[in-house]
Amino acid sequence: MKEQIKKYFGRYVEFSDTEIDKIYSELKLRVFQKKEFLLEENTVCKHNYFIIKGVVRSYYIDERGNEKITQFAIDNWWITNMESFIKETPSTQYLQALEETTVLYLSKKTLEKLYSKYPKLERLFRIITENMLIANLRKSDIFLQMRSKERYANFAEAVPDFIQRVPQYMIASYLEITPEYLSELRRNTK
Amino acid sequence: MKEQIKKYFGRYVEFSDTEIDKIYSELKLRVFQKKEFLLEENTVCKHNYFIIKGVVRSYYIDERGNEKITQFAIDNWWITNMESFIKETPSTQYLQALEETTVLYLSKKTLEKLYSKYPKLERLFRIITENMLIANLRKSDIFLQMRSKERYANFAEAVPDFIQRVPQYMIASYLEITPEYLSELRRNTK
DNA sequence: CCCAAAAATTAAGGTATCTTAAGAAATTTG
DNA sequence: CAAATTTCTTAAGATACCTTAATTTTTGGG
Repeated sequence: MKEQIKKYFGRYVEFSDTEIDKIYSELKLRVFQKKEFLLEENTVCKHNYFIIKGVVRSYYIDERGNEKITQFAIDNWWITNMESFIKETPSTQYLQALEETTVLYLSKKTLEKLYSKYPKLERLFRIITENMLIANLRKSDIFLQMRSKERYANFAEAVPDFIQRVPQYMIASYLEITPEYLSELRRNTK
Repeated sequence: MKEQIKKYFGRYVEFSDTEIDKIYSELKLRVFQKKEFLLEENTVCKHNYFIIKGVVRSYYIDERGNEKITQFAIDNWWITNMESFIKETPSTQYLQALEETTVLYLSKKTLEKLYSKYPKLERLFRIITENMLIANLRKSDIFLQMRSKERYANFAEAVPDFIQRVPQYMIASYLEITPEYLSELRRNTK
């Protein structure tokens, strides 16, 4: 597990073994069962989670009672509710494991302590945040430019694993398509 | 102008006067005339711009030749094309001044040099990037949750200045509404 | 202050996508 | 392995929003 973290960190910033050891020792481990919540609505998101293995979804309940999925995350992704975690405000979203999911996690306090101790870690997170922002801007682009059919085709091609691991109605939710209409689109494509 | 920067930086991280002076001395100044481009499509975005005074829009041309505005920025905002600036890839978007606009700007190289010299600056940008990400996530939420009419109402309330300073068809573009339909919505509201 | 260009409006017809409701298929669980 | 639950599909009717095209209004440069 330490190896996985080391490899991941090393993709962006070089750390010495000692630094990795020190940082690693501050990470806590937890396993969430399928359907278990990492975060519930109306509570402050206390942690930033690094997924060692598993699938997590982020979603909220809209005014008509429907679940709207805003994000999926798998192995080697960080997941949290950014706004809640950063601003320490109650989250409007849930984080839920869709499979048995192993995570390493950090509290805000720990993270800030580590930032001050290891400027390299702050650099790592500056870079990770930039990448998240870029990914998010791209996602917006896709939603603004593409029709439902193309969004699905694009998603199916970009992350084929998800099509296997996640129920179709959840993918529909993420892609902002009703499950009925997605079903129709798939029928017309075949 | 240095005062404006100092005040802005100080909102997030405390810098000494000497630090501000040093950093400030690395910033370059430029005035863009109305309609002038800070960045054109297919070129690498070399700079990150801090707007001292003015309005800038970010947009791209879609496959049917229409301008699609993705962002507005005014006084005390940073603007760049994130993906192009960070990854040094050709931009798909334009940055254009909508009024005479005064900016202070930095190249990627200068910024990285300063990051290494002043970890506090890296912290500042880590925080700014987090805020940008949060703002972006919120924007996505708005677009996914709201109908055209509500998006306009929301925008008009959130940034009333823009309604005055920016032509309606540009606001329509930003809000992903055709100018014709926005016009209809406004008529039915009054 | 006039005229050209830019911006905003109006209206008619069209379409992508949603809603509702029901049934079929697949998966999970006792 | 049967029952219960979850997921997926089908189809008809509804609607938010778009497209096109023409007209009106506003703006800004000479």
